[in-house]
Amino acid sequence: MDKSVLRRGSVVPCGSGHHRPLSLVRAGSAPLHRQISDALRLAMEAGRWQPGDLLPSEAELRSRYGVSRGTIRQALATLRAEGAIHGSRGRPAVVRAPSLSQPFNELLSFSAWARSLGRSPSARVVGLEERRADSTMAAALGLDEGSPVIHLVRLRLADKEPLMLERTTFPPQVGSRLFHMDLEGHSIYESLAAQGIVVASARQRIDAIGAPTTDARLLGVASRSPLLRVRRIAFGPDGGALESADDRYRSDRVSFTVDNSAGRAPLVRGLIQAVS
Amino acid sequence: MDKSVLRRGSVVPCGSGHHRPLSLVRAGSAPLHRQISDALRLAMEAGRWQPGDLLPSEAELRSRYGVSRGTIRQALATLRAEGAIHGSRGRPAVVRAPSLSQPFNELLSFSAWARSLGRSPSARVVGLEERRADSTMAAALGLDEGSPVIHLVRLRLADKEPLMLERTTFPPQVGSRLFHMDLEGHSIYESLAAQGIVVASARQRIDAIGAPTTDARLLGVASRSPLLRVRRIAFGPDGGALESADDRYRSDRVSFTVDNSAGRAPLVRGLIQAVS
DNA sequence: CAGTGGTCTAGACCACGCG
DNA sequence: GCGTGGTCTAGACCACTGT
Repeated sequence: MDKSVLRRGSVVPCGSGHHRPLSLVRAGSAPLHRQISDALRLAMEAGRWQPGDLLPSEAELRSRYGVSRGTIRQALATLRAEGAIHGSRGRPAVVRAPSLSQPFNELLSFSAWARSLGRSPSARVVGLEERRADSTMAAALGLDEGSPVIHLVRLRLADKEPLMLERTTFPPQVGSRLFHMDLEGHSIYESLAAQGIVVASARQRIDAIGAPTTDARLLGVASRSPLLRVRRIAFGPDGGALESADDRYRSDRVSFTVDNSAGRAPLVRGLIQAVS
Repeated sequence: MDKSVLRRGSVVPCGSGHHRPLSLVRAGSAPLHRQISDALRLAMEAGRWQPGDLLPSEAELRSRYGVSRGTIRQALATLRAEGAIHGSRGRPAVVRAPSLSQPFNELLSFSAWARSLGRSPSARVVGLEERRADSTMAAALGLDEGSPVIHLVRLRLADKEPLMLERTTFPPQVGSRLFHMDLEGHSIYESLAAQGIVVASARQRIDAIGAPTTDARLLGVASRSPLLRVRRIAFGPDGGALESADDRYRSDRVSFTVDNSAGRAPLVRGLIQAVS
């Protein structure tokens, strides 16, 4: 067989070459290494391999899928980057406990997150107004001080239970679109995405604060209760800031989880400058 | 010299081959792809390439470093996984805005973290005792209920300022070593690493709580002040749990930061079950 | 020791972006 | 059409883990 028959459409020596084992296809679909990593991930999620089990050796996978070692290694590298497996030299890779991860979109969008948990997201608009950016906000969004910005405050609920109070500031080219949107029923992120505005990355800072009276009343907790605060700046594909957000969660109902597996940590601990 | 001489000691066709350009060495040191990714990362951090710049093409990097394309691609894959660059097909990779990240060790170890900020870490042991694992702890550490575990409580300080209260539970094979260690001066993680016990991964859950009276007194804050709580289970290379920790930070002094850049989010938002 | 994964090479075809 | 990165192959040496 020339695999080239299947894979490249080049010289076809004859018919009846054997086809690729298992269900790997080559018809303009996904790359082989991706098909393999998907298949392995599926098998792990289905429980065919339990945490702690050893994966088949690269040599066996190579022959099982009829591909070269490089392709197998690329598939395994994907799983390793996801934290699904975990290898060491001289020994087959180990299946790790299922790793948490959400699509990026579910982290940003309260609506998408709530729906993924089988709950009905909603929002109550507390305020929507145009403001002038102070120096902090201007720096965060990369605007000039005094530039007009749109400030939106919403209470976010899941199954009518208030979970989070959200204060978001948008630069004009994003925020101006809010006035034509359904802010209580639909996801802002989804509506913006439909208009070609997508978030490519975000930086989030997490700390805890005591609930101010206003926040406490809206969230239905006692004043000065601990709240989990997430301050976020979201960026578009070109690196421009799309929003600056201050989300405050009822800490008795919501928590955040981080998996650290690789050599570098996605979660970074930082010291806050003492006030002088 | 011929590369083969340096790298494999195999057949040497002739003398006067070219030597490897730049400062790549091969003497049992780091792998080539790692040397290259480190060099590129350093150049970006030093500002030699600004965010938005295009990296040299793979072909140029290949000839510049005198290695094969696979090695270059492996180096670039590392940077891509770190979020430092960002590529697309048909065009050289783009340098992205600098991303936060700490070595994994600095996230785990209070001592390493404080030193990286130029501060002097210290600890005050509040309690050290053997206990029996209750059902929750047994499940977390993968032990049987009632198994003996070692429970350590320490107040962690930087430059003598209390920042965090740490309650850690160890399984016996790890915890038994604590009784022979300097728990107030040296890093536990570093001491354990010297004995071959290394943390390969960890899962951390973050929320906010009001400071109980005891915690508040130790940390020097008002009772019921908001604290940032990080609960962590750390795993060894074989997937076995090495510790279960409950760290409570003064939220006026410490915060956590997460960068989300790729398609999947390292930070996951979770709902806490309502008490029935 | 044999077998494993980690690293590296040389060469190839393809899809995409740009001039 | 040309150069780019994305994918894939075949083969090699090395370091480590088990027996």
